[in-house]
Amino acid sequence: MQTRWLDEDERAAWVRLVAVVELLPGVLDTQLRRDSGLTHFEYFVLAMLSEASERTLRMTSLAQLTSATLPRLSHVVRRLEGRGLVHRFPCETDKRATNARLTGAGYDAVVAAAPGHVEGVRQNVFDALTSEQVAQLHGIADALLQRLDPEGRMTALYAPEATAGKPEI
Amino acid sequence: MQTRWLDEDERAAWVRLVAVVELLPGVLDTQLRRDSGLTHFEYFVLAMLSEASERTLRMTSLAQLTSATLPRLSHVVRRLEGRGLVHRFPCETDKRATNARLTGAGYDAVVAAAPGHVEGVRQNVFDALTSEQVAQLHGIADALLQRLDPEGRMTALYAPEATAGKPEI
DNA sequence: TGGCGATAGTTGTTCCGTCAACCAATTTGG
DNA sequence: CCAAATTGGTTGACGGAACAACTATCGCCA
Repeated sequence: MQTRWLDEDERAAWVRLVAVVELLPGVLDTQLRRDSGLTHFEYFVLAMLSEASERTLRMTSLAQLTSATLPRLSHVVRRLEGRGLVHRFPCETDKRATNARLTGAGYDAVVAAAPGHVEGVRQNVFDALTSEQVAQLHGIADALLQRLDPEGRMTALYAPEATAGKPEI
Repeated sequence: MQTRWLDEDERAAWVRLVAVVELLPGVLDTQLRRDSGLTHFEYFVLAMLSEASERTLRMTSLAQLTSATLPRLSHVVRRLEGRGLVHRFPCETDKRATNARLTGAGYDAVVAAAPGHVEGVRQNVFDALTSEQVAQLHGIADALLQRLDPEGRMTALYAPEATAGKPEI
């Protein structure tokens, strides 16, 4: 099959997107690790739990929300449980399933980490963008996620309702 | 200090950007590993070398172009050298420095991997975007990189000139 | 010219993610 | 109603990445 190479505009956009995707996780991770002793993924897991009802989610749901594989999530939650931030217990109605619940210490950790993290996100992302660009970014990311995550699992919690007054992502 | 929380529009854009940043590297890696036995980072390293003059770069320059730390690059290049894709040799003029040169087999590997990779990029990214969104993405990524990579090291090779007819990124 | 700080790379340790294999519970189809 | 397939989750082995410590060379300046 004949390769459809990227044209000049696409190539320029692509090089910059790769750079962002390569650099952004490191920036987020560095700030959170330094200030809170959490990786960005660990923080994201705790934040998802903090916003769930009963601060509890099944492992499978949590994996979908964080776009993690089940083995990865299992390892991470085991470590978080060892640090007393999460508690695991079997589901009553389906004995195959495991529920993960945020502990009090886990909730405190999210609440303590959130302001610094949001400040980092603001400095590195939103302070650099106009409000028009924020809207464009929303549209572009939505379009990409239709390919990368067709079922929209990662953003399921955010589709319908606003989430004011909760710890930020 | 009072935390400047994200407003609703920022939060919506942010959740989606995190999802993209989390999912995109995995998609690229999976395709390249399956079809070419290379990680995306390894492919990127080889591609940078293939576009350099003499297909040769100093380790430090290569690290900047790929936004890698020197230790990470050193490990990767050692493995690539073990597979015969790259050759390392000391710099004549500065005996501290090491040059990395793409071998013939390395060049063949990049050329063989490029079409499948570009096809994956097209399917997962550009086929989902309008040409207007591609231009917006360019602008947004540029704005973010001013914070994430102030010196513009990662995109240094692409700033001035077009690069037609070379293996794609 | 000789000594000190800066620069260029490598090596080793430790941690995290992926993959494959595995077990347990549940659903489905004959 | 029982066997087979599917789902839910954990574990262990392996490979890659970050970080720190180390060696070697260079440039500067007294």
